[in-house]
Amino acid sequence: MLNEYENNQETQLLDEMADMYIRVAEEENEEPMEIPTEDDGTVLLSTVAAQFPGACGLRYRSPISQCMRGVRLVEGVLHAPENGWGNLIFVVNYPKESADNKRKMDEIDASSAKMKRGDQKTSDLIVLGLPWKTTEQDLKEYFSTFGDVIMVQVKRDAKTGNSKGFGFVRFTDWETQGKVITQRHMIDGRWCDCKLPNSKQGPDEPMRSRKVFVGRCTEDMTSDDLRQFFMQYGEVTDVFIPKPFRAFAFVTFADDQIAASLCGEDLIIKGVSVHISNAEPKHSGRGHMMDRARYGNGFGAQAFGSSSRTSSSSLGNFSNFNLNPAMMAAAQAALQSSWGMMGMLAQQGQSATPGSSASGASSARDQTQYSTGNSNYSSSSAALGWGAGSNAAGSGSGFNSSFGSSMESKSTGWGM
DNA sequence: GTTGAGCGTT
Repeated sequence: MLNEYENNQETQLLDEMADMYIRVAEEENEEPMEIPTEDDGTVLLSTVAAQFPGACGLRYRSPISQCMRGVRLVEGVLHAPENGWGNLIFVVNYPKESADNKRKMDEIDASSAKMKRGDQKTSDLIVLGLPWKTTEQDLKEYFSTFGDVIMVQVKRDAKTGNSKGFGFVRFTDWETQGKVITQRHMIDGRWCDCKLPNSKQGPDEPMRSRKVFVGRCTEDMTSDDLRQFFMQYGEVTDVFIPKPFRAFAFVTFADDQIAASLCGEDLIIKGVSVHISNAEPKHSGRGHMMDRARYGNGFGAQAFGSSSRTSSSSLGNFSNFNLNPAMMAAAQAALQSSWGMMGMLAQQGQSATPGSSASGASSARDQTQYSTGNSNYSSSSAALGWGAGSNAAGSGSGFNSSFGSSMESKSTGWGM
């Protein structure tokens, strides 16, 4: 196979690739952003997606054939072309599938909604998971990297003055708020989530859930695995795996239609068939099995009434598009196949222990801040280092308008 | 083994 010469070449190549960046852009002739490679010269899809939310792959123009070529993607890892990444510009791929049509409609929807409504008002966002030590000044500094900050608060115990571990932030721009909501935040060494607070979620807002329930999970599915898998359908904004292991998980998408379209499906993840259904609202009554019958075909969307402006229009489109199960199944089967195969083949997940490190990437709190006092939990924070963490300090410059539009089609409805 | 934490002394 490889003679010694080639072998040397190869190792040399690897050496050169360590600590390298590749150039990635939304379009061929747009200004590229540098994305870090891994030590072995590969690039994680999650790293790309951290800068280009929703990305599902890369392509580039071959200098030889002048044709666009796809970058090899295996288990969430992008592999360099034959001659290395070089100075080529890599262009981001986004999920196509039937969402292609839907997305176009979405954009039309969104832009017309925008016309009508003009600039949307921002609202306070709750910041969950703050380290005890984080101050308002810290928050201000951190969030200012996204845009203009109107106010920050850290909620404290009135008597002791100790932080309660959460706070609030408000931005000037709706766009900024949108970006902040859709990603996780590393603040003073902990991952934090920003959401619309409960008080801001219209109680009468019909439930257009962007979250799906993933049943029959196995213990070796990390939240990173789930994120990588589900991002082929659309931007994933949250993955939750209850601890201890309970054989299910929740995946939240940026787009409720994506979530709805997956409900009822059996998908293959890491060679295991999981079942997707709609996530029930958190604190609701127990009889969900009965309700399920009402939801009928499993396409949750129809079950959710629509009494509000934006949702009614988008839902209308949704059903007009006639997403019959057969269509969906076909589309999904096509998309799924690659993963299904790969799931069977490569079981060498990058994650070690399912327990701690795995769910670190989910929104679950593995921290034991309080009772443990100062006992060091450095292992838990170390475990959080997954690719898409997108160390948000990187000044939100990478934000990309194609997604802004789909976000703006959302009403201020659902915090996740 | 199929339904998840935590929400604001204005």
